Amino acid sequence: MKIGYPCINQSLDCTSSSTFRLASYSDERVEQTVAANLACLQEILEYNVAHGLLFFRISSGIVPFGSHPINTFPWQTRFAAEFRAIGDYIKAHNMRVSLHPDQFVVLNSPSPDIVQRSIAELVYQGSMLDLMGLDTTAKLQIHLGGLYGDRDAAIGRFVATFQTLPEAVKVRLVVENDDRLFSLQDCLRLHAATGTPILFDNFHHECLNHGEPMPEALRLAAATWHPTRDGVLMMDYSSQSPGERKGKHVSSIQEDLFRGFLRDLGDLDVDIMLEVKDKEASAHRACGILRELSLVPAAPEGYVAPTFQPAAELAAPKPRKPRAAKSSTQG
DNA sequence: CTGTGTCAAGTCCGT
DNA sequence: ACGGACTTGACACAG
Repeated sequence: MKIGYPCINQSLDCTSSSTFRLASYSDERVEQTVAANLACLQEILEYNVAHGLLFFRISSGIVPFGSHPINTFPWQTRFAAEFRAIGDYIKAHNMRVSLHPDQFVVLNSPSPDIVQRSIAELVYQGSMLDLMGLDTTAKLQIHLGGLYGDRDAAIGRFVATFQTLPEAVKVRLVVENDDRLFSLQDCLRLHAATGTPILFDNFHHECLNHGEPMPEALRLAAATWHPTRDGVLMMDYSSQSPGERKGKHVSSIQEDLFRGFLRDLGDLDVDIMLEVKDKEASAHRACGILRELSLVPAAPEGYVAPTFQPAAELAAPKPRKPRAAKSSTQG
């Protein structure tokens, strides 16, 4: 079992998703930004290894305008060595990674243009995993898409589009149950038609279900993952933010609920992505609970779990290191 | 330096 | 009709 968090590390003073405005596009800018993003990604992965966090969602924004026609910079060849080195590091430390293309990726849109842009984005994100040399247990996680007033037609369009996808995308694509439109049952229908594994989101399942108890839902989703080709079930874990809109993610993991979830899990092996605001802070706490229960190896000798400020103080903006000057007369 | 309006892209829902 | 939410804020200009 591996624990992870998405995209951003709040303890480090770098971001792997720096970008710039379309209006200020230049090849030079792409080159500089990708170099900085990959350096930061490597730094985050090293932090994760040092803290026993072996699951990570890589930011979709590593390459600015990665699927936009304006971007003709050959980043795939320019950064081939860097991508390969990151992939080697991931494999050497037995880590698992995923990407979550954003809401603009809608494979079942009635608009052919939107579908084509969506495919281009999947090709871009999948190609990063290919350049890293990772196998097909590294996944691209999307939602089923829009409903457009007709569930059967919406699922049917997804299936039809899926058949046209490049093989490299097909083998990495997984579909997540969402909290309003497409339930676990809908995803199971899609799986039956396409073979696409279901990335299970426990919180979305709580928001939208057909009465399946959590342990049963977990097993239904897990059965859609081919053990060697896909790896163990990937899932998103979160819970309701108390007193807020239904579906709002909690800001920090609630340990009693997480322990209860682990009981639902029983002996099922899964990799858990924590979808909470405070990122690695919660991941450390979740990992501590798993160590307690001997579900992950004990921490190395001398390891001291990071401590974090109380939640109230987390709201304050984090002081950031000033940017390095581009040039300086002081050398 | 800090504050803040805006940014490639889609869809649904609450107001 | 429009703003907010969604896996993740960050950029860039005004003051």
